[in-house]
Amino acid sequence: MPAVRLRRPFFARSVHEVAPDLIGATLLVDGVGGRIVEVEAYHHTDPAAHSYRGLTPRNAVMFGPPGFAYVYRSYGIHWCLNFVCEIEGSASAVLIRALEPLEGLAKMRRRRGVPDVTLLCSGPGRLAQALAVTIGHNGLALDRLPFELYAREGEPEIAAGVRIGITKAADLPWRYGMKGSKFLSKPFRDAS
DNA sequence: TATGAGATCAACT
DNA sequence: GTTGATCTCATAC
Repeated sequence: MPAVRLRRPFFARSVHEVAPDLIGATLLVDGVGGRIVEVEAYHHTDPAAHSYRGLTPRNAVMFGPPGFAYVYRSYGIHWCLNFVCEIEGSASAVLIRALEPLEGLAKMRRRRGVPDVTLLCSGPGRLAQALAVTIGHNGLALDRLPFELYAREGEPEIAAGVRIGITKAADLPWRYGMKGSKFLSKPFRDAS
């Protein structure tokens, strides 16, 4: 288990620095989680971001200070987990899309109802279900329980590509992933 | 392998 | 009334 805990200054940087730096970091919620292998960056100047059109009750946390969790309901069904970045008011966040399950495998399997370890957390909705993330986590600080975030050890090979499941600004290469990981929601096409 | 429907909520037109 | 930062299951090729 990595020892260096990520604190709020880690998130007080550009989303485009924080997002790739999160690849390989360890995320636990109530002791359940694993290594982050895929994220996407969203900034309020980005038409695909929820904050693009201004503050609403749903996205209010995005307009607050960095280092907090923004959770929203997707397609009426799923929960999706984001980390707020930069400075208060910048309304930028990183969507956590996939992780490699390491801790609490039994709990994750029970919550997800599937035995296949590569299907536990490979996608934002699946990840939230496996970690039992709900609207109740919206606005919670990332450096306090139930969240635990630990810095990666070493430098993983990072792949970049276009984001998934969006129609606006779909060509921006703001998806980051761990090269070659089996736990990505979708493989990266472009090498480098 | 690939498309299609259904689930079901918040924000937008 | 429609759309979307999704996933699952069903049916077709």
